Amino acid sequence: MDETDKKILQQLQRNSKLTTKALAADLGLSATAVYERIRRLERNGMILGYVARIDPVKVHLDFRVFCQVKLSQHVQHQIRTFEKEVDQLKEVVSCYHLGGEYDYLLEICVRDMAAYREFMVSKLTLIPQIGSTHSAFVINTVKQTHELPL
Amino acid sequence: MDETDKKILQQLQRNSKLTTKALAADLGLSATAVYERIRRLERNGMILGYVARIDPVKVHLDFRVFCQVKLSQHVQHQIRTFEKEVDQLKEVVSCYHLGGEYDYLLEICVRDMAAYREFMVSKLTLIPQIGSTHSAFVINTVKQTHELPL
DNA sequence: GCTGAAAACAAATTATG
DNA sequence: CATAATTTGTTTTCAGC
Repeated sequence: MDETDKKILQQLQRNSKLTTKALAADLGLSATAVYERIRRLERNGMILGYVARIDPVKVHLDFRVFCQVKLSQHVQHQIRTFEKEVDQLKEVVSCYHLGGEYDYLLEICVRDMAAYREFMVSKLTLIPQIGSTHSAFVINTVKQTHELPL
Repeated sequence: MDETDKKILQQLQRNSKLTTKALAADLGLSATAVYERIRRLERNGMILGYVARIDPVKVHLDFRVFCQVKLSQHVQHQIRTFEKEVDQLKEVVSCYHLGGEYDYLLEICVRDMAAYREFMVSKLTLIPQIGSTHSAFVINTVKQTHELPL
């Protein structure tokens, strides 16, 4: 991972449709060199894959909620079960085990408040390991990026 | 946006390297039909772009922190200034204005605790609008996806 | 909005220095 | 790591339904 690799990753995490030729011109290298570097970054597992970014507003999935969860008990199999359940809920776009008062922070993405209510009532709170929850609603998204600060 | 478009978006947000041919076979359409649908989804703004996903562990940027921020005052120009400042910090991968006790939730991505300390001391807390902060460290990432639950 | 075919282009491989 | 030639496959355009 030298500076050239870093520049390639920076560009590709912004726009993966860049051609090797365009990247090569930008970096002052040949297309083959850039091609080989990208393949190596893929084989290394540095590049996990390529995905399309979809506008949440345009597809009416722009109601976002952060839900903190406290477990009722903290024995290992309870933790595992909870995590497995959460992983299967497609509305949960991320779930972190945190230090602090609450155990987990869940980021939830739904259509609107009615959908969130439905999600809570008929999905999340059905998980028996949950002790208590606290929901915080997103009023405005100031910044949101997948780009790592390389 | 019919069911076919939805299926195309579902696939592309998982793997944007899928060829129109492969998608067409999956959907029982011709490659051209799929091609035209994708172009329309792009022109519509439903597809914002295509990006590479990078492994945070492999590039040593796997120390994640959620930092809640309370502003000292809430006049409009203070809010705008704060948001503009935060937007320029590359370590901040997301920033949400939330309802509840704290005003903002910042998701921060750095190398390690030392880097986080450095970020707080010489970047975040230099923003004068900040009243107080509370940091919660990620112990374990249970789930993390960019995929919207279409 | 779809199909099938043709043209244009980029990716991927190989050879050579 | 560069250049060049080649093959393979995909993207894009087009005529026609």
